Amino acid sequence: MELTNRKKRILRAVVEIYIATAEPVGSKAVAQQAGLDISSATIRNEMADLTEMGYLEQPHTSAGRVPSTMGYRLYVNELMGEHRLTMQETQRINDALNLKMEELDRVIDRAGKVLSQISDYPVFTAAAPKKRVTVKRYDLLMVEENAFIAVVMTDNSVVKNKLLRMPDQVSDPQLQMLSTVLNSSFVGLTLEEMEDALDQMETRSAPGAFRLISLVVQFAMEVLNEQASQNVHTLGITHLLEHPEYKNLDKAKPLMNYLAEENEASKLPVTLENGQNMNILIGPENVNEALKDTSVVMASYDIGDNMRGVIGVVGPTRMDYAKVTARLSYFADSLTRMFGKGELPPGDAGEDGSEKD
Amino acid sequence: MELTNRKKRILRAVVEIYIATAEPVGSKAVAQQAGLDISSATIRNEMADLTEMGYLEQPHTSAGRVPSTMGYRLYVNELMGEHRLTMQETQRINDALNLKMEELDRVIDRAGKVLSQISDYPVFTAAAPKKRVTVKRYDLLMVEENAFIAVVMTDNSVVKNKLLRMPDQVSDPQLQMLSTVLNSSFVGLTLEEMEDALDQMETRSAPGAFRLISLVVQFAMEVLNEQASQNVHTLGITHLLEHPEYKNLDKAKPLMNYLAEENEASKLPVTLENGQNMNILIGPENVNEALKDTSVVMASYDIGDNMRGVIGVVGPTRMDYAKVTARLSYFADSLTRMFGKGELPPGDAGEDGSEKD
DNA sequence: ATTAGCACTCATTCTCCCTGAGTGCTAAAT
DNA sequence: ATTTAGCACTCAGGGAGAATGAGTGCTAAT
Repeated sequence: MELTNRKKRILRAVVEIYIATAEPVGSKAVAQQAGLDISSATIRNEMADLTEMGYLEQPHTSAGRVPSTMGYRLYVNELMGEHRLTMQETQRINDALNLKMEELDRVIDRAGKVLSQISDYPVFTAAAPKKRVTVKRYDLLMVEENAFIAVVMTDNSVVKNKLLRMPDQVSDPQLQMLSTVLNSSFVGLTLEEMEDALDQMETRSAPGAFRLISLVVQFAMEVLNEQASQNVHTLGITHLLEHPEYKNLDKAKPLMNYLAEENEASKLPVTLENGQNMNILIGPENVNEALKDTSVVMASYDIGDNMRGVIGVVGPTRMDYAKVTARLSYFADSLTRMFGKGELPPGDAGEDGSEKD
Repeated sequence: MELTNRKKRILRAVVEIYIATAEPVGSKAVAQQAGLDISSATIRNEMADLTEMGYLEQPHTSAGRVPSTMGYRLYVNELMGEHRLTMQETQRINDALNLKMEELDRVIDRAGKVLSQISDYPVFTAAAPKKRVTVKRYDLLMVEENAFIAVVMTDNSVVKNKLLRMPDQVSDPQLQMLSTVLNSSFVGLTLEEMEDALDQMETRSAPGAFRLISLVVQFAMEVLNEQASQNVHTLGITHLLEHPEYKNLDKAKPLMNYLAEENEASKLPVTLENGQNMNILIGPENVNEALKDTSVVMASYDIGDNMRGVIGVVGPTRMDYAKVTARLSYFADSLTRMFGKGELPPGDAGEDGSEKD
């Protein structure tokens, strides 16, 4: 059987009505809104064909039709219209992003929150881990005789600090020395290399000096570790409850728990095929059991020259794909514009590389 | 009518059975478990009395009894038995807290998560704002010719840094100068005082120098602002869904939204009367509308010498108060032991005052 | 003072029936 | 050869009663 143009238009109408109403769609409803001047009987025939072809499904004999995964897929790939953002929405997004140049993760968090609000679905964000982060430089600042601040800057311009406290006293010259050693021997190394370097140092250093060094290096290693780990956050989980498919708590609970558990959420499909910067996974296309009846729309954005972040929306398969993709891609573009290219973004108050996590 | 000892024992039994079952409690059930050898008829009489006195309520004529707010109050104040933590539980708590000496807010976050898990209720945490935080010292670290790192340390030992970027070039001596100015004129001031000082400086400084100063001071002000703001987090909201009172979504939604919205949550009753370090608010004792049918159990813990944090559990009025208070007070004590007294906690890797928020 | 017994109440559950949206098929109309 | 009107049929969802049973309050006996 051939998928005529008219069939496509009908399929599109079914998907859109279903997205709007969450109820199986009958032939009459399609006849009214599809815009094609055709009687419901004809549409019934066409819909029967579409069902046979696998694009539609029937929950039970006397009910309307519901798009199948295949139907959604076709809709997303070919039929979906461009959705325009209203002025109000772009305004809202821009407000959220421009508010103030803050730390990267805060901006993303806020972006996620706004995205979740305007889309009414939960949102997850993930900064794709950077493979080889290294420390670019160390600074040590004396505070009291037995405490100092270690400032560590990585090659992706993240700066972190920690107040370190010692049992023994430390003098200013000692700190100078320490700083020299760190900046010569523990710079440009990956996490593993640092570990090795530290081990080696242990054997051929005075124990006192080594304690100091190891204190700072350990902190540096924590920082690198943090940078290397996939850090997935989910926001706005409660939006799920607003959608009829989750009015049954037994449906909602597993998914909510899945999203709420951070370690679980980290299994979200936060990777994108090479080159792709937008991806839609529909229902069973998700590998994970908990996401069986759930669609995930995600987009990537650039951070600096060689990092990528992923931001995505999670919702029922009956999700307003057009709306969501429009918003999502606008977000991703905006974020890329903010963080992509050139080490760090411009901004009145300068930039902040700290506390990225 | 007098509240005899027997009446109290019956009330206690009713509360505990109701806590366990979430169903109105009948005389028969009480007779079985109360341990007093008394027939259900007698208990019926006593329960009738308790109802008249206001400690119990009857949802409808032919239903069992449910504790009233007054009943819970009495239970919590007088009748509630000590609940012992199992070895396993203390172990779990200790694991969570001792894992590694990290930043304060992470430890608290983790503590909250575990508390939420072992109590099955949402948890909120709040570091009570410190009134007068001031900057103790500034450090500036040159990075490139048009970028430097500002490190700000407050008098409550919080250290924050930010990478600042400039349109103009800055020289090392210039930075030195800047640092001197900052450390002499912008130290020991509160947020408002700093604003004033900055205004004054503007009139009588060279514009170029002022831009630099204002950049750093603005950052310092952000840090102070962050310290001064009540920062409430909520964790484990989804646990609500596990309790029968929220199986009706219309009940669950407002509360979940209330807890999820951070600005809303900040209105949580996170204050404790002077001297108190544990407080229970039962149902209507909560001022807030959204918490009308909800109880809040909270405890405070010390951070350093002059800060207090609050950690609390939110749940239905039918909440296992004994269990929750036991866990909560153990947590609060542990946290106090970790962070209380003496500026910062001991720990193998030293301590961290950074990123406290 | 306590308890057994009994009539009564009422939320909950189940059953059965009805309604109406929607279908598929057939026959007429274009 | 399509398209459409008409009609019989299906079946989920909803509402009305009836049955159930947990629980009560009261009375009379212990």
